Amino acid sequence: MLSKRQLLILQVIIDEFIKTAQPIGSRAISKKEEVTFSPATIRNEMADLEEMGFLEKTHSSSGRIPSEKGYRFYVDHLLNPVHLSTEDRHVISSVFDRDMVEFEQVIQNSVSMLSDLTNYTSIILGPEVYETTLKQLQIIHLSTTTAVAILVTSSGHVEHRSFTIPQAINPHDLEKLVNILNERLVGVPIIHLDKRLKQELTHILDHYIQDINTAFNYLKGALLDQQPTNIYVGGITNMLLQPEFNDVAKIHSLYSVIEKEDIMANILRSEDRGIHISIGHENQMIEMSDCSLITATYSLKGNQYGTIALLGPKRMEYSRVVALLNALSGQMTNTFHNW
Amino acid sequence: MLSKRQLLILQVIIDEFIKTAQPIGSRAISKKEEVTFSPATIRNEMADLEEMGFLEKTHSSSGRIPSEKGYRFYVDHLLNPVHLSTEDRHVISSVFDRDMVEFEQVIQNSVSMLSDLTNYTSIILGPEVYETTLKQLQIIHLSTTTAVAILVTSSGHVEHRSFTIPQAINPHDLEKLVNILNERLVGVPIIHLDKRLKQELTHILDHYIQDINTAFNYLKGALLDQQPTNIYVGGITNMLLQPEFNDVAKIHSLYSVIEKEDIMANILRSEDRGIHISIGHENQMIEMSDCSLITATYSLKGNQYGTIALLGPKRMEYSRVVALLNALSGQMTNTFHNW
DNA sequence: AATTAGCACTCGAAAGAGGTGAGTGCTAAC
DNA sequence: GTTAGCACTCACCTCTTTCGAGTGCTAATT
Repeated sequence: MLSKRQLLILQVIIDEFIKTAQPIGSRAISKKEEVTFSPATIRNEMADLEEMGFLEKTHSSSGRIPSEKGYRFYVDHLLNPVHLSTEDRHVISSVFDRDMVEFEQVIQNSVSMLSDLTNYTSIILGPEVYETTLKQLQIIHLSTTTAVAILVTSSGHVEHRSFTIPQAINPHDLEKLVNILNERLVGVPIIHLDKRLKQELTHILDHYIQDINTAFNYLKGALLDQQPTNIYVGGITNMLLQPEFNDVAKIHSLYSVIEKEDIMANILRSEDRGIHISIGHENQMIEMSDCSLITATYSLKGNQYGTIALLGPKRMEYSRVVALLNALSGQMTNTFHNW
Repeated sequence: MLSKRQLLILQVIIDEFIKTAQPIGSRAISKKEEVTFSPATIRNEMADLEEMGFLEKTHSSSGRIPSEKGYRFYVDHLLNPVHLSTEDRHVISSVFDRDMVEFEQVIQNSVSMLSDLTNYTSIILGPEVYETTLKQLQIIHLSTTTAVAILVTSSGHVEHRSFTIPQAINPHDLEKLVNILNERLVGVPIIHLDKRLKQELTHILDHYIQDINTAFNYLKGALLDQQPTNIYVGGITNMLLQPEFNDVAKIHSLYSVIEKEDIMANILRSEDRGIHISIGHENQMIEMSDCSLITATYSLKGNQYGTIALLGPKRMEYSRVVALLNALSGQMTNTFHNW
């Protein structure tokens, strides 16, 4: 168990290191006004804290920096729930005061606001579509041989894809097919669409369509093949401002992960509801082991939810970020529920 | 006027520097088999070339590196039109052999192919929409108070936006309005849509709609307000691999420009048809003064055209890049014309 | 018994010194 | 006109030295 004094010292060290990114020495700590004891005492305590694994030295005679265990303890026990500064709150509400009517607009604005506010990289994962249903299926002919298929979901998401109509398919048949599908598939959850599409098609096979398989494959290809990348990233270059990343090799390996949307989406998706913090090697990707990732979830109507996250150095402003994410996720949830 | 020998030396230096990024000395040049004269002679010629501004030294006793004027001369006069290597040609055609039916698909594939092939950053600007016309306008109701407006262009582009239907507007009126607009506006070029929309609306004002202005503003907001970002970037992290950019400050200032889509779009848009090369300070943005930008245009049916570009260090593989861009722009043009 | 002053010690960072080698410019010989 | 020869330059490397901020330990103080 840590003594009260040890807690105080740990807190001061981490707070200070978050600000300066420099190892903290005993003298610097003793100058803090909330600290009443001498450097020598602090040195003893620091030695103990290091032995327990909460602190590290960069070299044998340097000041201390927090270890990952130290950060973990800090976020678990020392994070007094700081209230948002009025400026922060102001910025957030000014964004949400605007009349935003589109989902992507909210996300985009939130992403850039978050990264501007924090100087970290912000990542937002759109909601999972479990409960979204098909609203309308539509084919619009562009010419005799090309058309664009449009799929609208109950959440207002629009997916589209143009394709060439193969010779084997009679355009008229295609239209009939779409009509029938609309009749039967509207209201079906998107994730079941694939299965239902096949069902319905075999059902009505004989009646209308000559070459059902070709038509099906085309429709399917047009509508369901491409996994929509549901992820929004802002302030990637902010990482370049952090002193821990002024090494091109580090930046490169980090960027190569952030760039991979499917990987990032998976990471964010795997987090629980509420706030979650991954510090250094707690992250799934080794490339992110110099970073911390803080995630929060927002929700839409009908139990759908998405994730907002901030990626920064391990030395993040945890309390402020947590407060920001809380506020933002609240605002987003609010906005979406009012639609 | 440059002597034949000077031309040869200049060429060798630039070719070599492009490969190695190291200053080239007289001894190294004399070892090239096409060079028959001694280091001393070469030193004299190099001194002349430097005096004329084609070469530079990094310090008083270093080898020479090309100046921007040197590069300019090189691309203007020394670029023997190298044919594409069979591998390069193979990669390009393998991408275009796939059946690509959607515009964005072609662009996306091209962008990533270009950056993979060259290790530079590739940027593609979608075509200007001068001659694209409205194919269909559509409103799909999601609930009693929300709807998504969809606009399909003759080129297969789909623009969409969800919005809340304000109380002031009778949903039925909205539908009528859309029907009428469809009747009258299909075939109108997108860039005139704004004007024509207003015209038509005032025209039919009395007959159908009660609160025309609100409806108009909503429709306009839904469809025309947001400028679609028409720009695709690939391989940004490739810049990190170039030795001239292993300085975080440089990377940061460069990335901050590339990130601004509107700026990049403007730069690309301003280039002429055909191949164009901007070297170092010839670039519009000072942040890009360590870079060269090579642009080429591709065309769609009906005089629309777009731009493909590669951004790399000044020390780019000009001849290969020009050949690549030529081939790619040809392939793209071809593909689009066949649709 | 806990705290603190004092002091020797450690180590990185910065600054300086010397050596090396790849390069140059110039001059004189070919 | 070309080239060999040579003195010179300068970045880069390595090796020292110095400096200071920090430590750990011991002994004195409270």
